[in-house]
Amino acid sequence: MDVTKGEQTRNEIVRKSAPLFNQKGYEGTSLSDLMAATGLQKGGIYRHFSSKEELATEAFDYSWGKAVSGRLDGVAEVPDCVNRLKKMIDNFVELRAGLVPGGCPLMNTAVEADDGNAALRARAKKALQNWTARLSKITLEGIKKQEINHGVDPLKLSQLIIGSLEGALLISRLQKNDEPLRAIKEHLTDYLEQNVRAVPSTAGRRTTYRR
Amino acid sequence: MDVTKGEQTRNEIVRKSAPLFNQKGYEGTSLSDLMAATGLQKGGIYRHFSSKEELATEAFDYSWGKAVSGRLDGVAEVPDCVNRLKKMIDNFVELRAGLVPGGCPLMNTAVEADDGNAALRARAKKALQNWTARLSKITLEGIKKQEINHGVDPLKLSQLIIGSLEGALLISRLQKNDEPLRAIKEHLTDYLEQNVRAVPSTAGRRTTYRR
DNA sequence: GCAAAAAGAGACCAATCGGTCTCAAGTAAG
DNA sequence: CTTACTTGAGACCGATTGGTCTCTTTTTGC
Repeated sequence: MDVTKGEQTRNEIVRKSAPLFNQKGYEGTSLSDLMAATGLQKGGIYRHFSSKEELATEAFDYSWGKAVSGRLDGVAEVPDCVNRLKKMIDNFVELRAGLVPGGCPLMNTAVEADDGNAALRARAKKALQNWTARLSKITLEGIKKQEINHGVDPLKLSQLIIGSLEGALLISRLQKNDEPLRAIKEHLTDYLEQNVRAVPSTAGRRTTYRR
Repeated sequence: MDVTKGEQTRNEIVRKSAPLFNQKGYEGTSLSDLMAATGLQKGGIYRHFSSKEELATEAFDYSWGKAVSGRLDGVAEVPDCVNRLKKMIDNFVELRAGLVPGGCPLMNTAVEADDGNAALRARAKKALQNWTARLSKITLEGIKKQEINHGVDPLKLSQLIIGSLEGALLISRLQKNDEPLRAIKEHLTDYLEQNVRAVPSTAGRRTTYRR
């Protein structure tokens, strides 16, 4: 056999506990919750993880991986860099549900762990860096290919997009209403077209909105 | 005596426990934490509150009240409506620290309670509605006074501002770096000036960015 | 199919959880 | 000053917390 029974079980534990942690948080998820979700007893869980914290960090990585892959879906196929950014925004807004129950793992973990669990906080920070780097890379490529205005700061633009999306998601979730998410998509799309996309003509570059 | 000893103690309990709940969350704050923070024993606390939940909701209201009053600081004095919105944005970005330890109570409570405690969730929802209504009112006044483009949707604009600020705060807190907050302030300011403020000339209205 | 190793059940643990209740001390009104 | 009422201390409660350990069962390599 290729993958041993133990590894298999371990993966299943992560898979089944990830939604719990994402919905109820690290503190809010108890061992009994995990036992119920996995169908295992304590011994079965602790055989594979040395602590609840270890399981929680792996569960976060799992959830985040799912979120990222969902948001990247079909992105690589888009040739134009501005459109690629727009595709990622679109994915975030449209795939929001269905991915991991409980909303964005990054937001959930960042908020809970910000004044608490250091290991989880570090994980969230790394996830954000990863997410930022991905967007920055696209922007940088766009600048090189002259599809994106070279006055654009890739890091700033990435943070603007991520922050706006996360904030809109917060509001949408609290109000159980998608409108804020759709509105931010429109807002960001307009911004990308008007202030990020390189003007094809010979005209000068802009670093701010035009009048 | 005007205010009885009991009321006084009750207020002190709320005041001293509010930062705890905001930093560590509802689940993350234990009775022992509250006892340590207030200097009271269980009996002293439960004399004034029927449950931890009741205390937590009042603590949230207290924290939120402080946050709102900080963000409204000096706003009423600004005559121009666009500038008034800008002042609120500025307050959010600048007063961010110093107000309530642990970041924005609305975000913290919304994230933790979203899949959990219904009473807290309702409180957060109400807080958001209140916050949105305040911004919308300013925008509406601006439209009436012809300082703001009448194509602007007050609710959408409010949600755009709140979402963008909260998202930027999330990132800033996770990275321990104010730059995303400053960047969103600039972004929103530009947007307000370019697409929200009414053009003084006789030119037509815009509902999107200009080219 | 057998022996060795891996995996999981579940009893058990001390500590802590939120919450109750009694009673002593403190406050307030006459 | 005294009496009635309010306030708070803290012992106590059962339930649950995260975690350990032993022993049986299952999987694994030969």
